[in-house]
Amino acid sequence: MGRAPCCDKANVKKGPWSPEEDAKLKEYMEKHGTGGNWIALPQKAGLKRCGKSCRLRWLNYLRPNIKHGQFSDDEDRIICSLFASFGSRWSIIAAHLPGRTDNDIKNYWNTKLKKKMMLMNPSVKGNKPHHPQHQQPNLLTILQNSTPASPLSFSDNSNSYYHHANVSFTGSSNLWTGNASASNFNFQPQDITFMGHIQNQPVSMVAGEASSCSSSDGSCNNNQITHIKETEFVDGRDGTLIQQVGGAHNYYLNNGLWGESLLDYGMDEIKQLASTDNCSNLFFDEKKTEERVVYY
DNA sequence: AATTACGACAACCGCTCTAGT
DNA sequence: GACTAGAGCGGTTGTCGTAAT
Repeated sequence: MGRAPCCDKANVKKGPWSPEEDAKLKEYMEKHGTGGNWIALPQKAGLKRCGKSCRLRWLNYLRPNIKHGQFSDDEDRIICSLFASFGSRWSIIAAHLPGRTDNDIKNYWNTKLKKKMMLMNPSVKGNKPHHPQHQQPNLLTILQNSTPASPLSFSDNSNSYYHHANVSFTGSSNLWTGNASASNFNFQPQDITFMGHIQNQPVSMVAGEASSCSSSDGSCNNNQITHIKETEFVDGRDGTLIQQVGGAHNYYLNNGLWGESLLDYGMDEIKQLASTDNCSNLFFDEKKTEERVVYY
């Protein structure tokens, strides 16, 4: 048995909204609001429209402070950055762009921005998130020619590589909107690929091409890297490696929790670490005991 | 001038999520 | 916990204007 339709399809008008309909909806909304019920609204407002249609029309076109027209370069950058992190989560992306709707951004991406990016990087395809498994090396190198804009800001514009020290993840986080806190990360702004929060500041982790890299033992493959510029991301959603840095500190995600491989810590040190405030909910990944992966 | 192709954007559809019962 | 209705979301389609042929 299918679900009952939200309205009587035979008796609702479809297609473009007329100025009269717009005026009716706007007037009603300004006087009464939705009343918490979009389905009942059209009848009350004297509109022969589906409630969902009214909602969409209001949210995407009629409500106050909607920005129409060209997207700025800054907005382009933000969309690209967020798309790289969130994929086609248009509502999340829209939340970062005041006055823009998810529909607007979606259309803009599909008609313009995607093509623009494909021109600059032919590996960019479809609406897959910039998930490690679908790595699109250089995806955001289109940002190279500009200084990073909010929300991706970096104070360190040097060529520093990653320095590990006192990396502490607190609480829980998830892959794309993590609230992990950490310190002593140095990034090159143009290498943005992964956005999270560090010390309450939105930042992005770094991924380069990872095509040539070295490890401490002199071997070289795509999973062994020395410098942050050469970070390799692989799938993190099932607890596998998302970031490997310097061979010693590998970061993992599992069910929204950050994990860190602590190869250069002894078990006692790890236990001690587990007892600190920074590591609530710490647990070992049993599948990765050989790597001593802990999740916070 | 007529037709076709294309781009931009509005709107729809169907699904999932969520809150209420 | 199961069920239901409504809200919200993302993918897709429809419509319209304009440029190209």
